[in-house]
Amino acid sequence: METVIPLSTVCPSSDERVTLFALLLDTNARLSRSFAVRLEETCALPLAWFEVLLQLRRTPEGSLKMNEVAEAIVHSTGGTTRLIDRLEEAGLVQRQLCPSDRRAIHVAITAQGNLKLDDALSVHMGYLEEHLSSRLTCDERAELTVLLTKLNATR
Amino acid sequence: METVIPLSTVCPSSDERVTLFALLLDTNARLSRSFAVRLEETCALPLAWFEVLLQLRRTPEGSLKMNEVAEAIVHSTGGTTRLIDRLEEAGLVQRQLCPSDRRAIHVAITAQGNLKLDDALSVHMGYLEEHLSSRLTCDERAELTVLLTKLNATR
DNA sequence: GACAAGTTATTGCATCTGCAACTATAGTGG
DNA sequence: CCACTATAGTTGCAGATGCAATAACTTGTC
Repeated sequence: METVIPLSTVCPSSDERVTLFALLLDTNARLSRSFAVRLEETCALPLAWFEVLLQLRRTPEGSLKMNEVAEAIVHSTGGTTRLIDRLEEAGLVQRQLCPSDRRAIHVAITAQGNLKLDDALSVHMGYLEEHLSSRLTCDERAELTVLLTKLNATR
Repeated sequence: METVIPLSTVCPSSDERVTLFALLLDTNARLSRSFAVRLEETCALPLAWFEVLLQLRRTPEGSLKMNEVAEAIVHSTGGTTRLIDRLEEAGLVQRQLCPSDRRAIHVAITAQGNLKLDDALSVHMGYLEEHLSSRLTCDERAELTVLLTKLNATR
């Protein structure tokens, strides 16, 4: 229980939490942008495509329903429809009918998509070597993972 | 010096660093989206506008050049031009000629912009109370700030 | 079984953003 | 003073995304 007026009341724009939130936005923006540029240059793969392929590989079945993709990559369902359109057009994923629910669509990664993802992942590893491993120790990365996981908790 | 093949060679998609990078993207996407929704509902203020106003308040002079704004919020200069167009149209900022360099434009926050930002900051503090303070202790937030700062280092 | 309500994906439309080309101005070396 | 190069900002254009409306299907209730 605080009995004094916190600094934030005096100057919210320099409040410790406001600064942290801004730092999170900024760090994400810079890292994701610089990685997106590299991925585009080396693999001709948009970051959003990479995210989709990565999420698909992370599921045991290698496929997700449209709304699960949207949830996983934090897009609207409408946006996800067009995104998957483009990935399918490029032959990296495939829409499959769901036998148990005719409204649902399964999005499955194709062989070509797997190859592309392998490519992208090797680029990603190199990028992370440069931008993660060189800046944070292994322990620090573990600590950051714990903190972001807590922060990311849905409740 | 490692003498064994690291796990990442076997399965990059579950490499500790790949997971951390994905976690950073995900955490940022969820937090910024949910805050953007609240800001839009309560203040009718797009998140990008809030970012601009906050950056302007953080400078001693209350103004930045166009390219400094672009750098601060991680936008292209072209995108920043339109963004400032909209903010100026709404009366929240003002373009000012720079006496020493006739190419440059100073973007200054207006009185109305300051009021709007005060509004938004009070909403922001409430949001952070719910989503930051409830999930991370003060020490954890300080630790996260340190880690993100290291990660964000330009080099 | 039939209707109401909920769920899933898609589409029209509007908006936002980046890239590359362009204009205007500043700095530099002769 | 004159090129030449670099920098600041804007604009045309194309692409990506969200929202709301819609169509197709499922589930629950009577």
